[in-house]
This record gives sequence, C-alpha cells and structure tokens, in this order.
Amino acid sequence: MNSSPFSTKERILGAAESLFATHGFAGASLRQVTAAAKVNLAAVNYHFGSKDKLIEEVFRRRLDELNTRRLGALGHLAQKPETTLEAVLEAYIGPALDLSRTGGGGAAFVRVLARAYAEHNETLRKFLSENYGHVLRQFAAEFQRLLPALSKEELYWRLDIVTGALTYAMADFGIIQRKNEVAEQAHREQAADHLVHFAAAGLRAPSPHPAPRG
Amino acid sequence: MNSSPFSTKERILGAAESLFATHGFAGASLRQVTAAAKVNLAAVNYHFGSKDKLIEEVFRRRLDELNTRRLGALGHLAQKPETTLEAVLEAYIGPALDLSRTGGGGAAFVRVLARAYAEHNETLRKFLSENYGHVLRQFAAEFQRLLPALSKEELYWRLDIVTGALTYAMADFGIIQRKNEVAEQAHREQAADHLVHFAAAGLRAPSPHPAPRG
DNA sequence: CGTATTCTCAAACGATCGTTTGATTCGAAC
DNA sequence: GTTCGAATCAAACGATCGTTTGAGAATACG
Repeated sequence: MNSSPFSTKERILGAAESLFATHGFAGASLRQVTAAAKVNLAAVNYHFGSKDKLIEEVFRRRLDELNTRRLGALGHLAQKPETTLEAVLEAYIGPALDLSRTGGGGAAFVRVLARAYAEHNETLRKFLSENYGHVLRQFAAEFQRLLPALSKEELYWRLDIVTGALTYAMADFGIIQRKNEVAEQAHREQAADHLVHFAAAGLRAPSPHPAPRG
Repeated sequence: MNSSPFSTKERILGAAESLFATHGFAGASLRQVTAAAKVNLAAVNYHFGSKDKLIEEVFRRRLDELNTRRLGALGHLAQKPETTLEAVLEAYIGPALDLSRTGGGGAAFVRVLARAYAEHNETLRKFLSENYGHVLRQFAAEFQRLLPALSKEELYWRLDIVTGALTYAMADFGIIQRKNEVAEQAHREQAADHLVHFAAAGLRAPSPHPAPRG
C-alpha cells in the first residue's frame, strides 16, 4: 500500500524529526506530521501510543547510534598517554557531524537536539539523562585525565560551555547563514572545524582562580 | 482594582516572560499567562492586540535597555588603543549579566532570549534583526580591530560561537544545576566569569587555515 | 452632579489540538 | 477459499487554543 520504500513508522519518524526541528515539539501538530508523512492521522497513536512517545522515539532512533559511536571513538583513545585534547573533542563532535551529514534527516535531528536543551520539559530531560547520561560522564573522566590542572568544578563548567556551543553551532542557529542547500554539508563541516579549534583553546586556558567582578 | 503595585500590562509582561521561558512561545497559553498575572483573559488582546504582539513586547521591554547599555559600554572602549579583548567581551556580556541579576524577571528573560534562537519563527527573527542587528555589527567592528589577524569570515564564525555559548550559559540550560533559589545570582555570575575567560581564549586562538578533516 | 472614556469581566466564538472509535482493507497462514 | 491479526482509514470525541463580544465597573473630566 505504501508507494514509498519506507515503512509507515519510518515515514512518521522522518516527518516528525523535520517538523519538530522547525516548529518545536509543541508547535508541530500530529496533523502536520501525518500530512507530511502521507499517512493517516491515527497512525501515530497506533504505532507509537502518543505524541510524547513519538518524541522519545525520534530521540532514541538517532541517539542510540550516535552515542555508541562516540563511546567507540573514545574507547580507541582512552587511557593512552599519547591522546590529545583535540582527539577527544573530535570523538565527541565527529559522530555528531557525521550524523548531520547523512542525507536521511540527520541534519534536522541536530536541530531537534538543540530544541531539547531549550525545552525545560522535565519528562524529556529525565529520559535523556537516564538513557544517555553515562556517555557524558565517560567523556568528562577522559577530559579530566588530559587536563589535570583543572578542578572538577572548573572542568564541568567548561564542558558545559562546549556542549552549549556544539549544540548551537551544529543546529545552525547562528547569524551565519548558508547560501543554498548544496552548501549545507560544507557549512556544517566548517562549523565543526571552527568549533573544535575554539573549544580546545578554551579548555586549555589556565585556571583563573576568579576574582570578584568589577 | 489592582491589589498589586504593578499595572495590568506590567503584570502580563512579567507572567508572559516567566512562562515563555519555561514552556516556550507555543507551549505557554494565554490562559496560563493571564492566570499567573491574575488578570482577565481578554486583557491580553485588549492591551497588546494579539499573542504575537505580546511576544514582541516582551522582547522590546528588555532589549531596548540591554542593547543601549551594551552600546554605551562599547562607546567607552571603542577606538581606544589600550582596549582589551576581555573589556569588549565584558561590554557585551556584562549588561546581559546585570539584566539577569535584576530581581524583576530578568533572569527569566535570558531564557526567553535563548528560546528565540531555537525558534525558527521567521517573523520573530526578522523583528530581532531589524531592531537590534546594528548592535552586533558594531561589536563585530571592534572585535575586528582588536583581532586584525583574523579574516572577516573567521571572526564571524568565532563570534557566532561566542553568542551561542553566551546564550546557552546565561539561560542556565546546562548540566550544571544550582542547588536552590538563593544561589541563582552567584551561579549566574560564575557562568559569566567562566564564559568571558573561555571566550577570550577561543577568540585569540591562532588562525588555523583549516586542513581537510580526517 | 452627569457624561465620556478606559478598563475589566464572564461568556462564547470557531479553529485546532491529541486521542479514540469502529469499520474496512491488507497480507500471510492454513 | 477461508480465516485472522495487522494495518489503514474517515469520522468524531472532549479539551484547549487565540480571539471576540457586549455588558458592567472604574476612572477622568466637564
């Protein structure tokens, strides 16, 4: 019955990903999603149970592979004395870049990911923390090994900044607008290159023992 | 009739700011807003005309003062040979910090500002660009003077990263969660201090003439 | 005072939301 | 061919959305 090579579930996930990226979770309706996926409205609740479950599935589909690849890349570097800061950053950012490079909607997903940070939805936050929190903790441990001069608190502050900048840059929210659809991949690769370079310098900055502002 | 010292318009703006920060523009309904403001539902359309106009007014109320203060701080530094990179960053970030420090809902507004980046709402983007784009251009010119080794393109990439990190950090989206309401101001000041330090190092990083990734 | 204007209020408007229902169609197993 | 579970469909559910209405209360001005 499907004229498309993709199943109904896959078409819903793809359309939802794209529309959530553009309009947000509350702003994109199931009627928009099912219309874009060319499926019946009831198909969402039939296949996923509810809109919230659909949102979770949009995340799970991408994050399972993304974080597996991140940990795999980290596994080749961890504990080795010759590992560089740039290499660990690359292990974290590279899979996200690859994801955004795959034609099948991954570029939209990184925008959805940025949405998740902006959403203060507690249910969503808990889901992400429970399912993928261990990845961030493993990377933090490796960064700590490479930056022993930083206190744990200082390190977490900086990793927080890197994560924010990564999310923001990959999601293409910035003032720098690309010219056309063809240049999107090149644009995103440039963003990642600049980001790794910038983040490495920021992480390496000497600890300030900050004085009161004024 | 108002038992509050604030007018109906002011109470609506304050409640809207807080709820937009938490639930987003589409996620916060006018019924939630008017209930929190303890005013009648129809008051929004009477005083502002529509929900979209209310959103614009939430921005205008804060950004007019914020950007005036930013340009004022920049005016004391621009063209002077002894100006430092940190001072210009401080001129950009400091007023945002002060805003988030004022008790009257400014802390919520910085989260609203971050929402604006995540929203791909063209109407909102156009409004912000038309009304406040000149501020970013003036700061870019001053950064260019202080970082002559950077190409214009390279500089814009880095400023884009700084803006993203600033927005993200000030909006308190990160993994670092503060313990209670009392510590919020101290938390935010720490975030700004770390951010200035991090951003200055990132901006000063030598130009990479980036090689192909691999 | 009376009058005009501004503001607030409960109530309802039509539209759209997420979800559910029940009938119908499909594809494999026997 | 018959049967049966899976999938799709049009239609409708109650709830909530932004917005509008018209009457009443508060305020300002003569």
